[in-house]
Amino acid sequence: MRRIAKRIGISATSIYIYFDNKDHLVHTLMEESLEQLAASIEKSATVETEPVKKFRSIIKAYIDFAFQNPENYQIIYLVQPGAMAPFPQEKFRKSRRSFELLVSVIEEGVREGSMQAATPLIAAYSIWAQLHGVVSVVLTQRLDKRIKQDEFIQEATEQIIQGVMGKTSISYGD
Amino acid sequence: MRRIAKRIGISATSIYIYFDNKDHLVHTLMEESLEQLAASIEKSATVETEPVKKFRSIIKAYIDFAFQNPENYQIIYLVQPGAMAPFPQEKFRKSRRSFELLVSVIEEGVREGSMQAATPLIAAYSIWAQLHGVVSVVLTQRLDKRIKQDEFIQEATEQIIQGVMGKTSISYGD
Amino acid sequence: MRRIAKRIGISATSIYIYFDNKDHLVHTLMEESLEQLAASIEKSATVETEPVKKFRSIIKAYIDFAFQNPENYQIIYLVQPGAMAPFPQEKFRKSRRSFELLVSVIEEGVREGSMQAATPLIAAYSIWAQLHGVVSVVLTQRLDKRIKQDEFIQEATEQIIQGVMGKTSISYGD
Amino acid sequence: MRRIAKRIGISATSIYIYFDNKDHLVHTLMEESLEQLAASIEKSATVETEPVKKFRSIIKAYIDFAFQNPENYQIIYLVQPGAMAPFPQEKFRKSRRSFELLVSVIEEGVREGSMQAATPLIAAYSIWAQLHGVVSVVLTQRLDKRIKQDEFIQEATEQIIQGVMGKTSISYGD
DNA sequence: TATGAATGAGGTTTCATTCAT
DNA sequence: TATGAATGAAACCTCATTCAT
Repeated sequence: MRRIAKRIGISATSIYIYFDNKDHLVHTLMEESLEQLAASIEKSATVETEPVKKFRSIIKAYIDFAFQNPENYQIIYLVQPGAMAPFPQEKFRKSRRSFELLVSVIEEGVREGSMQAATPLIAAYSIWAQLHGVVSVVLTQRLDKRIKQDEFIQEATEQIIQGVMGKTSISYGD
Repeated sequence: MRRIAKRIGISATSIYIYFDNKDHLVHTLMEESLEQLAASIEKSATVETEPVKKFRSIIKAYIDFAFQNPENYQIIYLVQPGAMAPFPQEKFRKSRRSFELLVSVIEEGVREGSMQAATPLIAAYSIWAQLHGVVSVVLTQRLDKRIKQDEFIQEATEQIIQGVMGKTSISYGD
Repeated sequence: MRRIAKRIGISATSIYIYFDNKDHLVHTLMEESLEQLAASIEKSATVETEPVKKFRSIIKAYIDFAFQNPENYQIIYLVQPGAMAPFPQEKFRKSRRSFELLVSVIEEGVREGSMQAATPLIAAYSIWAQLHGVVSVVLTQRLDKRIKQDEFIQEATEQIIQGVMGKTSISYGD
Repeated sequence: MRRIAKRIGISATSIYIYFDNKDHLVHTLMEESLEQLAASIEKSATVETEPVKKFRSIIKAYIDFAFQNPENYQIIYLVQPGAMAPFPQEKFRKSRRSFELLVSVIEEGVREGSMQAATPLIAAYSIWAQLHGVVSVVLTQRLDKRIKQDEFIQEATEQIIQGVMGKTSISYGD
């Protein structure tokens, strides 16, 4: 709290004018960040119509959000659960909406034969988990110094995409 | 420290007989865990000779280690960096050895045409990042309750493998 | 301060328009309450002329004030001394006036033989202390649940009165 | 906490070695004090056999305890309830034992005709409340400076005793 | 080797009070 | 007159660490 306060140039006490306590503060930040991420994803999905392109677009939106707003991303996913009151489930609802988007895109892709997935819901969660892995490895600076961040993200993303594309050929165009 | 001490049935003070401070303790635990993980991976790689099977074997070893030793896994990868002195780079060396194993398996796979990877080193890091994503999503209990943990891990693993297998057909055998 | 302000529907800041600080506020409230109590007692004493009845009347006034204005009573007597600047002695003057009334009633009672008191001043203080004890035990909710508040007050009051009535018979008239 | 710690010459932190929190500390002090008070009263009651003398003895024990251990007394009765977790009812049990003693003494007194009380239980509570009033007025320094503390206590005590002695003559012997 | 006692630094939070408007 | 924003001091409490034995 004191550190946060100092960072934004106010006294630690002043935080309590706007937030009841630390949990409330963090939850609010989480909520806002989640909303931004969701908005970013949903917007990206409206641009394209073709499932595969839509899919790529969503993935790009996720990755871009993470690296353009690293602090927001960390608040959402890198706050140790258990160190605070659990984030109210219902507030995840909004993020779930954008998640269902990913599920439906995969369903479409499977239907038209461009994608492979035994269970779209699980596939979507898996995609998300993999993306999270890629992002968090970079953000927590666990990446080998020999590797350029951009190249890593580029190739990793393609691998993740390729994971649901089955026998189709890869198109490296972005 | 007190909690750790109580858990292993000694006094908090006694920890300082064996470790200089908390960082030292955690680093040691990290080192040990890392060594176990590496050993587990290396052992798994000796069983198989064919690249793809070796690859699967390594991935299975990683996943198995994570879920059979969740505390060790968390010590390695889920300790907030910045909350403590950085883990000495040189101690990662040992883990790198098992990492190079993964790189060379991918290189072999690419050479024999069973795998696709622009840069095996990056591909290996990407694989690792994705695996980490899958593991951490489960360990931090962020998985949707509708999804069975085992199914998720199974499908996600296949997706990750498929990500480097290109046009080859998937073999769901485990 | 914030709580007080909210209770009366103004901002905490506004209190400082009327009062220098918390001590000033509390002292003012004490003064007002003290005045009310004094007024209540003095008024009660004018109704009767006979010492014993006057005496009873004063005691009843004290008790009634306490239970009809518990917050005022608490402000006067239950504010932890030492937690604030001492209440200026001179402001007790007004309350002393009504106190002297009690003293003189006892003097009268002693003179006419209906009361017993080695030193009327001390007897008066003692009466007051006992009444305070009875009131504060009830207000701080230390009374046994088996005992009805009204009965307790009734009997305790009679006991206190009886304490200065010596060999005279008790008249339970109220 | 800091003040308490400084007073006994240890750091504030050290208190938490022996007590879970402030409530625990205060409750423990209350319990000990209550026990002392109870012991003191019970011991005093064993000396005498005659009800009136026993009665006087108990009252003296209460008063003596209060002024010989003012801090213990204050912990028991002058700690603002509501400022902390309520003192566990069951711990009052011990104090109640010594309270029942007072009740039974009054019952005896009433039986042999030396005392008057409509309801011994209530009379006992009333006695206690009055004693508490006398003690707290002195301890909170609300006594008029013209009055000597000892005389006040002496006369007040007699008044309280007289309150249950009805038509009997007063014996000023102590 | 082992530990109970002790502590300083720092954590979150409350409170009376002030400042700027 | 009135207030929202802000704050320093201090409250209770936790934690990693040290001291004395």
